Amino acid sequence: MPAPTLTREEVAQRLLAEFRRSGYEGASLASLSAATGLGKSSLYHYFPNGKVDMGQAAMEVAGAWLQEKVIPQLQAAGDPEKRIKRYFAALSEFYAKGTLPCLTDLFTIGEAAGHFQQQFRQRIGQGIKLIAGVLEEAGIAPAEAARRAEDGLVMLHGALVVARAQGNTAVFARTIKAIPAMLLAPQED
Amino acid sequence: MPAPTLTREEVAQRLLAEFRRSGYEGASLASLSAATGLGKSSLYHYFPNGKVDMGQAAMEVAGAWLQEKVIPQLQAAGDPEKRIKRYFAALSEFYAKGTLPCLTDLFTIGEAAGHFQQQFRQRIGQGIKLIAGVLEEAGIAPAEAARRAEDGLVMLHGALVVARAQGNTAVFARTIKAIPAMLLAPQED
DNA sequence: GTCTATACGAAGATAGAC
DNA sequence: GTCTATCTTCGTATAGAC
Repeated sequence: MPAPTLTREEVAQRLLAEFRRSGYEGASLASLSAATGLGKSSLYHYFPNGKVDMGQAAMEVAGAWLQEKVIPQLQAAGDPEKRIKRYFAALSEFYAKGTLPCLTDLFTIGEAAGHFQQQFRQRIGQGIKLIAGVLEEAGIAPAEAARRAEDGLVMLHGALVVARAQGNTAVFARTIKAIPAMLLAPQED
Repeated sequence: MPAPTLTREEVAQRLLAEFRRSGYEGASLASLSAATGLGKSSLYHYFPNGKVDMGQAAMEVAGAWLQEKVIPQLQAAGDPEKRIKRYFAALSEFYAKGTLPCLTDLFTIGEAAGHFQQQFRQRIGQGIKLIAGVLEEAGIAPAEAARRAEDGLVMLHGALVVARAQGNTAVFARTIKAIPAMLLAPQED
C-alpha cells in the first residue's frame, strides 16, 4: 500500500466536512489535521495561507459540487416542473437531507465574514437568476419569477436552520417538497 | 460619577451583542471583556463557568426580550391579522431589521451545539404553538395552522440567512411583510 | 466587585530534516 | 510531500490585592 496520496481536492473535501461539523472558527488546525489525516505542515504545503486558504478550498469544493450535480438539474431536458423538482432534490442531497448546515452559517459570521461574503452574494445571485429563468419558461413574469426564486432559497435555508434548532429534519423534507409548488403556482395578478 | 455598576442583565445584554457580532466560537474572553467594559476577572465573578455561562446569560436576555416585546403581540387585543403582523414586526426589530444573525446560527454550530440546542427546540416549539393558536382563531384547521406557523418561522430564518449572504436586508423586509398573508390565506383543502 | 498579574494549554504558523 | 520539533500569540481560567 504505497499510501495513495490524496489529491488537493480530496483534502479539500475533508476540510469542508470538518468545517461543516465545527464551523469556521470552531475548526482548529488540529481538528483539520485529524480530519484530513495530514500533519499541520502538510496542510500548509497545500494551503500556504493557513485556515483562510482551507476555507477557500472548502468553498470551492462546495461550488464544484453545486456546479456538477445541482445546477445541471435546471438545465437538463424536461418540463420546468421536473427540472425544478430535481434541482431542489439535488440541493437536499447537498445538505444531506437537512443534517448539514448551510455554508453561509459557517462562513459569514464573525471574522470569517470579511473573507468569504462576496462569494456568497455572487452564488445566491446566480442561483436566483437560474431558477428565475426556468420559472419564466413556465410562463411566470420576470419580476415575479425573481421574487419567487429568492423565496425558494429563503425557504430552503430557513428550513435548514429550523431543522437544526429542532434537532429534526422533518421540516426540511416537507419544505423541499413544498417549494416547487410554490414556485410554479399559477400567477394571479 | 460613582461608576454606576452594571447589573448582571445589562452585562448579559452586551455579551449578547458581542456573540451576535462574532459568533460563539469567535467571541473571545478578550472581546467579551471589551464589549462589557469589565475585566476578565469581573466576568468570572458574574459567570463562574466562563464562556458557557456567558452564552447562557445571552440566551436568557434574548428570551426575556422575546417574552416581553414579541410574544405579547400575539396575545394582545385585536383581530388575528393585526396580532400576527405586530408579532412579526416585533421579531423584525429583534433581528434589527435583518442585520443581526439568528441565535440558532450562533449557538448550534460546533462545540456550542451540545450546550444550547435543547433550548432552541423548546423555543421553536413554543413559537409554533403560539402562532398556530392565533391562526386557529382565524379559522384555520389545527394541523394546517401548525404547518403554516412552522413555515412562517422557516421564512423568517431563511430571509435572515439570505440577507446576510447578500449583504442586503431587502429580502428580509419583503419576507416579513409577506409572512402574515401567507399565514392567513383562505384555506382551500 | 473590580483590578493587575499570571499560569497554562491550545491556537496558528514556521523551520528544517527526511 | 510529509514528518517532528519549535516558536509565538492568543485563549481560558485563576490568584490575590484593593
